[in-house]
Amino acid sequence: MSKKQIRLADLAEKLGISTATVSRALKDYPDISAETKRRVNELAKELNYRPNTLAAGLRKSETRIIGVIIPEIANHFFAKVIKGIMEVAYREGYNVMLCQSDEDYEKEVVDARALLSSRVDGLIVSIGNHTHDFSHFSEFLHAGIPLVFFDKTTPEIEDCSQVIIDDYAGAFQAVDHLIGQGCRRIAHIGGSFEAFTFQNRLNGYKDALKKNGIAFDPQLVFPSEKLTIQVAREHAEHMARIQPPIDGLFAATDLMAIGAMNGLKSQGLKIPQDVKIIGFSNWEMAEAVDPPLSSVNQPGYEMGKITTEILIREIKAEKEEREIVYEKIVLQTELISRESTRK
Amino acid sequence: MSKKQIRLADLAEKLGISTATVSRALKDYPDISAETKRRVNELAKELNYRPNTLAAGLRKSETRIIGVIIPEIANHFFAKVIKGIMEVAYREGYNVMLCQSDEDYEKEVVDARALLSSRVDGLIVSIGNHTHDFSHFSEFLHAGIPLVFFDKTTPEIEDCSQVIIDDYAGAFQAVDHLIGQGCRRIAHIGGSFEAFTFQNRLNGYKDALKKNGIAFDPQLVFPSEKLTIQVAREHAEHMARIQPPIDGLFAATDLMAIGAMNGLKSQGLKIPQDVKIIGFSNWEMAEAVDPPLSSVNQPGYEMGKITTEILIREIKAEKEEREIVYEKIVLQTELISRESTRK
DNA sequence: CTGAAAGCGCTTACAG
DNA sequence: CTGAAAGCGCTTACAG
Repeated sequence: MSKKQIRLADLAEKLGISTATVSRALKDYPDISAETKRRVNELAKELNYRPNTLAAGLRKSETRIIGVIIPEIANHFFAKVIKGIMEVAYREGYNVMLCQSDEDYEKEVVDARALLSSRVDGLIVSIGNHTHDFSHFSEFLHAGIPLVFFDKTTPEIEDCSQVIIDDYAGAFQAVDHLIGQGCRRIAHIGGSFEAFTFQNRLNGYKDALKKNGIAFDPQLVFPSEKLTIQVAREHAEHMARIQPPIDGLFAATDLMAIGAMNGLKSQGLKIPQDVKIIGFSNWEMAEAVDPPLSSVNQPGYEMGKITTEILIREIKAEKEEREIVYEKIVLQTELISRESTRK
Repeated sequence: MSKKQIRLADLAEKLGISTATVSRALKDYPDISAETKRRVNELAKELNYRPNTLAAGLRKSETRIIGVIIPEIANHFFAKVIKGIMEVAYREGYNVMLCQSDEDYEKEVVDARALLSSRVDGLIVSIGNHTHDFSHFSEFLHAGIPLVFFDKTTPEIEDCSQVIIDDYAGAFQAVDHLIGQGCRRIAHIGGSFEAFTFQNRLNGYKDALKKNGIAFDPQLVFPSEKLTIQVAREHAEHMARIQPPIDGLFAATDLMAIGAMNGLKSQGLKIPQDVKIIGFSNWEMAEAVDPPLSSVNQPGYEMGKITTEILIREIKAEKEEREIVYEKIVLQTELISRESTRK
């Protein structure tokens, strides 16, 4: 069993024709005779010829690889986004090179450089919470490689498209809903406020309070660096002791909402009778917990698809040297009301 | 702003030296003068030189890319495995090209070919449930590209390593535990029995019954093509009507266990008083549902790490033309007992 | 309808 | 300590 892979040259030699002709025959160029095409394709199939896309890529300066940098893969929202990305990429004939920045700025930089060195045709990024310098991303734009941000983005880079959700409106909706259900003392578990998404959710929370004439109380806000069930549970145990007692909770992720729900229940509080809870993301588990969790739907899968569609459109435009029109897509959230906020 | 990326030749020209010297200086070859190295590195940094790894890969016949094919990315177990894969890959300086087969045989074949064409240095695969022909994988071995299977594997390909868990033992443990807690009529929700993993879990279930002198009753087994909460809930609603009534349930995934828990609760059954439930995987949510779900821990993250470590070891061995010793690693599962199976 | 030749951007054996 | 040259496996403009 040979350890070498078949090359165009091997096919050419066996058929007694040039590599140029073999190359064209495989691509079904119109000016190659039907008979030649038949012979070439037959042999290619017989020998399991797999074209070396690196070589082709080097020659054509296109790799048909899309680079993706996300902070954390084992997160249901990002997993859904990646699923959307991969489906569109597959459909359009692109491969996906995936990097996880781990919310680590240095790693994000290293990943970005590796993808640049891999000469990806385009890049999709959700920026890490602690990233405040973006030159590792602007390098792509200088090199003419399209870049689309989703979810976590920055106003500092202008020459690129972005796909986000309306975090502010979603949070506003959520808190307005709680108030509509009778809550007056509403706590908020947020993520790192360094990140725009969590900053926006906090602002939506504040403005919904204000609109309803409820004073903002900073001691009801719990920022969390790590968004784990455990952290949320600890917050909740603290929350249960606040006086006057809280009667509502808006958590910036469903996972935190569920952790807090457990924590509050373990302190003897009843959901929704004593405290009504709403999360953010509406992932699969929200309806499976007890009581089912109200949430704000965040369409991750659609986000991944749209982001990739825009990116591929820009890759094509760049190749054909057409002007790229940058888009800013704001996906709407949707309030999903379940037991956990019932009156 | 130029749209072309800097090449080795650009650096060489500006410095008035050859590309060979620049190449060696950047790699810190010992026989290049310190002064030349300094000048090269300085200019490379100033111009943001990013070596084209395609070109280097073509020349060296190594891409430092690991290909990964998994059935479904938005699945917590696989997401954890990928996380493990990416961490080791990053540490060892490899990029990861990820493909999702979607439990679709045709797509799996297309993905495998694309990765072969990308000349990945190694491949990691979890085989789809409906795959019964494996020639798209053996092509890698013929080409001298190491391949490691994890979780879903096949005895039909011998020249490769695999990392699996002991599904049989895990299932046996789970059902034995239920019996120990007093259950005698134990239902089983399984996945597609085409897949070895689910077949093995079924066998563990059967043998645990047998060991404890309980007759196997086929009407208590619910195979499921789609492993969703909804499907599990429907099964549960059916289960609730079985006579004599069930008093235990072993579900082949936590998601199914949780769906079934909801279904049974909605039929007025109490968990664990009327029916004790145990799942499989022990993902984050298991301890967050009400009552907390007993489960069999399946170490996905470790699985991803070990798989990748083995693969990289084999890539190195292949490159150095050393003999590769194939390994079969069976990770042990662990029973996690929580409220849902309390006596 | 087909081929010879150049070139994509690197690396490395060979020579000096 | 450095350089000239070949070559990795393709594609494509040019020529016939």
